[in-house]
Amino acid sequence: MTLSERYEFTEIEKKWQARWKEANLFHAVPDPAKPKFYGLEFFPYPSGSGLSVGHFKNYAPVDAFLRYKSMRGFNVLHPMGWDAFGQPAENEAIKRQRNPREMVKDYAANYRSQLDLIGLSYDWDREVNSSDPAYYKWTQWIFLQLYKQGMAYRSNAPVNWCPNDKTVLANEEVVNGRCWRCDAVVEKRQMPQWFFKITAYAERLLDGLDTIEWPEGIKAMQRNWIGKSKGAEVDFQVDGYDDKLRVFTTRPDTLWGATFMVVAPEHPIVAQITTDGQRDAVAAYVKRAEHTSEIDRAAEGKEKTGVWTGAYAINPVNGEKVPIWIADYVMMGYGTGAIMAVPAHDQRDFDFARKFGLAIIPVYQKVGEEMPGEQMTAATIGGGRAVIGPFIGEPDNYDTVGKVISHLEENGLGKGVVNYKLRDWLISRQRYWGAPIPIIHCPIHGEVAVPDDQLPVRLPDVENYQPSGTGESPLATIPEFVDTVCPTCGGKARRETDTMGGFACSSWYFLRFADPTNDDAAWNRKDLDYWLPVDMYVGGAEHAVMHLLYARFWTKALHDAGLVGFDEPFKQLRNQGTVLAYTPGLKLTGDEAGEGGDGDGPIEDWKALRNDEVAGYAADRIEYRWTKMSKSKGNVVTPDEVASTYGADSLRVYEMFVAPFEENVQWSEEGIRGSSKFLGRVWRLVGQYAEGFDSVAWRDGASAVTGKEKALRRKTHQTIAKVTDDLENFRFNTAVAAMMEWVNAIYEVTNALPAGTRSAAVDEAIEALIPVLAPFAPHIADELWEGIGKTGFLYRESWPTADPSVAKADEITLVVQVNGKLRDKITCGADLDNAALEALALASPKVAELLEGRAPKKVIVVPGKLVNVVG
RNA sequence: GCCGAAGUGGUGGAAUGGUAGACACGACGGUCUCAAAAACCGUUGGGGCAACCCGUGGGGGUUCGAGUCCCCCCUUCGGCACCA
Repeated sequence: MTLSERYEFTEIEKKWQARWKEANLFHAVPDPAKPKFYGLEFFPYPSGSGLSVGHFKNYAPVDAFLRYKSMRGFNVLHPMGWDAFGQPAENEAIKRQRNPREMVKDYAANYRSQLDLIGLSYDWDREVNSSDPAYYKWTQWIFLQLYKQGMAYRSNAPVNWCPNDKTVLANEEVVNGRCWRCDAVVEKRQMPQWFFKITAYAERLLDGLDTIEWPEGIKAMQRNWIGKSKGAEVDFQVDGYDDKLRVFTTRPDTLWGATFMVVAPEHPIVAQITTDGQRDAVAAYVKRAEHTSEIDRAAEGKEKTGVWTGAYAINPVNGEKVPIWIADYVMMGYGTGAIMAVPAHDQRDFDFARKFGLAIIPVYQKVGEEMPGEQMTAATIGGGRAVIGPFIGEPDNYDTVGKVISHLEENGLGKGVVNYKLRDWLISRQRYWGAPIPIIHCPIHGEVAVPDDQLPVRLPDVENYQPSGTGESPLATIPEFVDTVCPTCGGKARRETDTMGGFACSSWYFLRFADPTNDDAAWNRKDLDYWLPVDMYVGGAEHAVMHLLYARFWTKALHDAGLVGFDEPFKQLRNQGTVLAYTPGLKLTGDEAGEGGDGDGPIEDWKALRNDEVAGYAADRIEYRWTKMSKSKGNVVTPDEVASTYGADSLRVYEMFVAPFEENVQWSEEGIRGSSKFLGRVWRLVGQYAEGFDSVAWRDGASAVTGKEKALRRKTHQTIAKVTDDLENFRFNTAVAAMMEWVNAIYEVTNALPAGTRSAAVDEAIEALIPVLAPFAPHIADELWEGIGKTGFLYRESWPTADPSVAKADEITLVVQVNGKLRDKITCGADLDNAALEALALASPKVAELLEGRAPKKVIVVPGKLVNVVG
C-alpha cells in the first residue's frame, strides 16, 4: 500500500476516530483471564467555558499511558464522568437564568465532544453525572450506610452569614471579611449541620499512607493535615467557680512555667467567667474575632491581640493563680480550645506575654546561660535542663515529657492523650444544587433515615431556588419537598433541607464506574472486585488533602461495612501541572484592592483583564502575568483551534513534550511546530518504505548488518527500552525526545542509502517506531500501520520488546578528570576493567601535563564511565 | 503564618552524586526556487585569538567530584477545612 505524500491529519484523525467508535474499541469488559488496569483522571466539573489546552496537559499523557498499558496486555478501564453538583454550577445557572440540570447536560456534552476531538480512549458507556438522580440515589444510600454506622451526626457549627443578602456564603465568597457581592461585613451564625466522623479514622488514614504509591509530598501534606501529636490533657480549676478549664498540651513538662491561660474567643466558658469589669472589652473582642479568618488568626508573626477575662485559674502543679485571657490565636477547633501559656518556651506565648506584661518563668535553662524571664529576648525551644519543679536537672527531651505525664497521671492532675489537628468533615450546604441529605425529622422519633426503597430523595425541579433568607437551604421554601411523613410512625414530619457538599459525590464516583448503570445497587461486588482499586489516579495537587482524604475515608468506612473488599481506593497517584496563559491585567493600588485607605497607595494587587478591556486603561497600569486559563479572564486557548491548525496528534505530542508532567507550563504555540514537524518526518520516512514492506525479510537480514546500520539497530533497541521506562514513570517529555532522536538516527541511515534501497535496520526501526509512537499519536500511528500492510488497531497490538544484546554499546567515551575537572575524553572498548581504564587515563598526555611529573595521590574509577585523577 | 512543590542558555526543558545544557523552539548562515512556503544542511550558554576561565535563584557546608546531598535565605506556584 502507498501513503499519500502529504500528511493529511484532518482526514486521518476523522477516519480513525470513526473506526475506533465503530469497533467500540475502548469499551471495557471484565475478563478474568487478563490482568486489569484501572486508570482515572479526577472527574471534572463541566464548566461553560469548555476545555482548554490546559486540561489536555493532563488528559493527553494519561491517555498515552493507558493506551500503552493496553498494548502491554492489560485490560484497561478508562472512564469519564461529570462532577456536576456544587456551587459553580449553581451560580452559573442563576447568572444565565438556566435550569442547572439542563445546563450541566449541555456543558457535559460539549466536554465530551472536545475530549473525543483529540482521540482520548474513554469508555463512554460508563459516563456518569453526579447530579443525575440515578447517581445521587447512591450518594444518599452511602450517606445512610455511614449514618447507620454512627459516622454521620448533626451538630451546631458556624456559617458565614451575609446580613444584607440574607444568605450563607462559602469561604470563597468572603473577601477580606466582606461579602463578594454586596461588600457587607460577614458575620458568623451558628446552625445545626451534618458532619462525618472522619476523626474516628485518623489513625488508619495515617497508617494507610504507608501502603500506597503516592508522591511523598502529598503524603506529607496528609500527615500534617491529620496532625497527630502526643501530649497531655490537664485540668485547671477556675478560681472561685466549680468549673475546670481543660487544656491540651504537647509540653506538659513546661507546666511549671505556665503563667497564664488563653481560651479561644468562642469558648463557652468565656461568658460564664468574665468579670463585670471586663465584660464590654471581652464582648467587643469576641465580635471582632468573628470577622477574622482562621488563616489570619493563626499567623505567627502578626501582632498579638487579646483581652483578660478578669478571671483566674489555679495551676495544678504548683497552686499558683494565673490569669485567664482570650485571644484569637487559640482556635476552638483544635485541642480543647484552651491552652496553658508558657511564654518562656513558646514564641507565640512569649510575644503575648511581652505585649501584655505577663510573667515569664523559664522551666529549662542552658547551663551557664541562666537568666530570669524578664531578660529573655525570645522563647527557648529545646536544650537545657529543668530548673524548677520536681524534675530539676532533667534534660529538655521526650523522656522528660513521658516522666511528667506519668507524674500527672499518678497524682490525678491529668492524663496522656493523642490529639489530632484533623476535624470532622462538615458536609451540610445550605444550597439548592446538591444531593439532598436523606433524613426526615419527626417530632416524635427525631432523626429518621429515609428507607432505601424511598431513595432517591429527588431534588425538586423548581423555577426559583434563590436563598431562603433565613440561612436555611432554598429547599426549605418548597413545602412539597419539606412536608413529608415519618417512615417510623407515619405522622407529619419535615425533610432535612440541607444538601451535601460536592465532596460527597466525588468520594465514591470511582466505585460507580465499575458498574455505572446498576439501578438496584450502587455496584455489584463481582465487577467491583475485578476493577477496583484504581491503579493510577491522576489530578491536580490542589486535591492533596481534602478530596483525597475524604475519598480514602469513605472507602475505609465502606470497607468496614463489608461493602468493598479493599480499604485504599487509589494505589498510585500522580499530579499534573497546570497550564498558564499570558494574561494582561490592571495594577491596583491598596485602596482599589479593597484594603481601605485614603489615597494613592502603592501597587498591591492585580486584576486580570480581557484583551478587549486593555485599551480602556493607561499603558503603565497594564501588566502581563502568567495565570490559569479561565473564561472570565478571556485567556482560554481551546484545543479545537489548535487541533484544526496542527492536528490532534501534534497537540497531543506537544502537550507531552513541552514540560515534565508535574510541572506548570506557560502556554505558547511557538514550540508546537516542533511536534508537528516531527510527525511530518515520521510520515515521510514511513512513506518511503511503505510499499512492499516485508516484516519477514528484514528479520532474516537484521543480524548481518554492520556499521551505521548496526548502530541504528542499537538505537532502536535502546529507544524501545527508554520509552518503555519513561512511560512507566510518567516521563512523557523525555520519551518524546527519545523518539525524536531515534527518527533523526533513522534519517541519518536513509539519507546515506541509495534511493530505493531497503535496509533491514531501517525496516526494523519502522516496524518498532509505529507501535511505540501509537500511545502518543494514535491516529497517525494506526494510519501508518495500515500503510505498511498491517491490519487491526495498535491499541490491541502488543508493545515492542527491546533486545538487550542488540542495545548494548560496544564502545564508550571514557571521561578523564584531574581534580574533578574534565580534562580529556578517550574512546575505548565497553568491557575494559578498572585497571585498564586507569592505565588509559594516566597515559593521557593532558593528565601527564597537569601532574607535572608528580605521582597521583589517588585515582577514582567509575566503571565504564570515568576516571578522576587526584594530584 | 503553617504545610507542600519548584527555581538550569534568548525560550520550553535534559542530566542513577560523575562530560551541565540531550531533545525542541527561536535566531543566524546556507541548499533548493523566478520568488515564497515546505523540506534539507550547518552554527548557536557567557568571556577569550588561543591555552583556558566563568557559569544551574543567593550564601555557607559535605565530597576525589554537587544542578543533584545538608544548613540558612530569597522568589514563584498549590493548599489551609463552605470552590471542588
